[in-house]
Order: sequence, then structure tokens, then C-alpha cells
Amino acid sequence: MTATTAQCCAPIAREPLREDEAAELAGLLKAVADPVRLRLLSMIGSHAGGEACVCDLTDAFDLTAPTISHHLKVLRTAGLIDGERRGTWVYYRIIPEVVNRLGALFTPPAEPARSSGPVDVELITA
Amino acid sequence: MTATTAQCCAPIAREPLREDEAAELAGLLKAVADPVRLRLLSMIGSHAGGEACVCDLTDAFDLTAPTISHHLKVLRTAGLIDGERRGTWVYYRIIPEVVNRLGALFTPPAEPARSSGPVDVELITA
DNA sequence: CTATAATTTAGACCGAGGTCGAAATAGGGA
DNA sequence: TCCCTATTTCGACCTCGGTCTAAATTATAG
Repeated sequence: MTATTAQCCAPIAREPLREDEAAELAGLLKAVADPVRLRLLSMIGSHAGGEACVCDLTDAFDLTAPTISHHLKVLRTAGLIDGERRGTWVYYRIIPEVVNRLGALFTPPAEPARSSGPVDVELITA
Repeated sequence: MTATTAQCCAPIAREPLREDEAAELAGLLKAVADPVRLRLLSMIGSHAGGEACVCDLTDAFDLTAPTISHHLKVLRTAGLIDGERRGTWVYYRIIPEVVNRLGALFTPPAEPARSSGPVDVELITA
């Protein structure tokens, strides 16, 4: 590997996205660019056992069950979650590889483990 | 791959997002959840000098100048880019802190160099 | 001051998408 | 079997947002 790519910044800012990459990533991002779906994703991912059934999710929203089901379908179609029916309930779980892919887009490459200087942690406050 | 990744996952999967956090983040994500805006962001960020003028961007698309201007405004309103007029041209640059914030949402914490046990980082919100 | 170029604003069009109520599908239990 | 609950599908409504043309704004040049 050509080791020293001058690690300036996140992949998105390192070289221009191709049109097809942009289209594909935009599809993923559209799936999470909704407050309800963000919360659903977060609730599923942080739920005990790594999975949550629809019944665990619906109550947190002032939305009807069909609407929640619609949002879950959007997330599943995008490949961000996977659902499995076990008996009466359907359980959803996050697919971490796909979530990580989103993060990698906007995240500067991690510093190589051994650091020769203070680690730069930046806390962004709104 | 050993299972040594102690920290379970990305922030979004660690604990449920609050409603207001979700709304704010969804706003940011909506701004990038478009193929044209993704490419604009990428072209600006990867352009020599860290900035690009509108004239550098327009030609890459089959879109009219007003449409490009609209997308740039969306990105700027979201806080992802900043624009400055210098003479005839307007130059845009990425605001990396905001881009990184998006990445951090979906990215598992970097492995701490040394640790003897799970590190408990607690963010205390007022 | 006038002409020209770069960029943004305004307004309109139209398809995409979030929401709902009603109905369909799938399982479990009396 | 029939019914009850959980979840999804369907169809409709209405808002949001991407795109365009036309016009306004800002700056430079002559």
C-alpha cells in the first residue's frame, strides 16, 4: 500500500465522488435522513440483545403502526436493518457494516495506534 | 478477527437518540442525502486549496446554475459549507467539524491504545 | 454610466415521500 | 374451528423538495 496518503480529511473530502457512488450513498443517506428513522435505528441498535420487536418501538412515537412499519421498511430496503419473524413478533437488528460505511464516508482516517503526541479529540458542541 | 472490539458500536447504536437530537441530526443528514449535494461537498472538499468557486462546480453537472446555487444554499444553511465572495466569484469551503460530527454518529469509537477493561465514557448533558 | 459576466432570488411545476384509515396477512390460543 | 393480536399492504391525501425560466443582484471592464 502506498502508505502515506496525506490523511487530510474524510474520504468525501479527499477526492471527488463519482456520480454512481454519489447516487448509491445518497440512497443510504436518504434512509437515515429522517428523525423517526434515526430514532428507530438508534432504538433498535441500543436495545438489549441487539434487537427489538416492532412492539418495542411503536409506543415511543405518536404515529400509527402502519407509519412505523413504513419507516422500518425503508431502513430494511436500504440494507441498514434486517427483520426476522419469531412467532407473533417481528424482531429487527442493525446491520453494522452498512452503518459503519456511512460513518467512514465522513470520518477522517483513524490515527495509527501509536501516537507521538497528544491525541486530538474534538468535541463539537452545538 | 478477534472479538477484541470492546466498545459495542457507533453512538447511534449505543443509546436511544432523544427526539430533539434526532430532529437536528436528520436536518444535517437531509442536506447530504442528495447525489448532487454529495458530489458538490466532495468536489469542494477535494478541490485544490480546500475551496472551489461556483464556476468550478457547475460544469460537472447537467443542471442549470440556479439549481446548483440552490443546492449550495442547502449545504450552507445546514452549516456544512461556508461561502465567501472574492471579486467576481464566490468560493465555498467545507466546515470539517460539522462533517466530522456526521461521521462520528455512525462510527464506532477508535480503539483506545491501551486499556485494561472497558472504558466508560459518560457524556453528561445538562 | 453602460455593458457584460457570475451568482442568487422568485415563482411555478411536478414527482417523491410521510402520514393516515381500512383491509389483508400471519400466529397463537380458547 | 373461530377469534384476537401483531404487523404489513393498499390507497389516498397533502406537504416537501428538485428543477426550470425569468429576473434581480453584485462586481469588473470599457
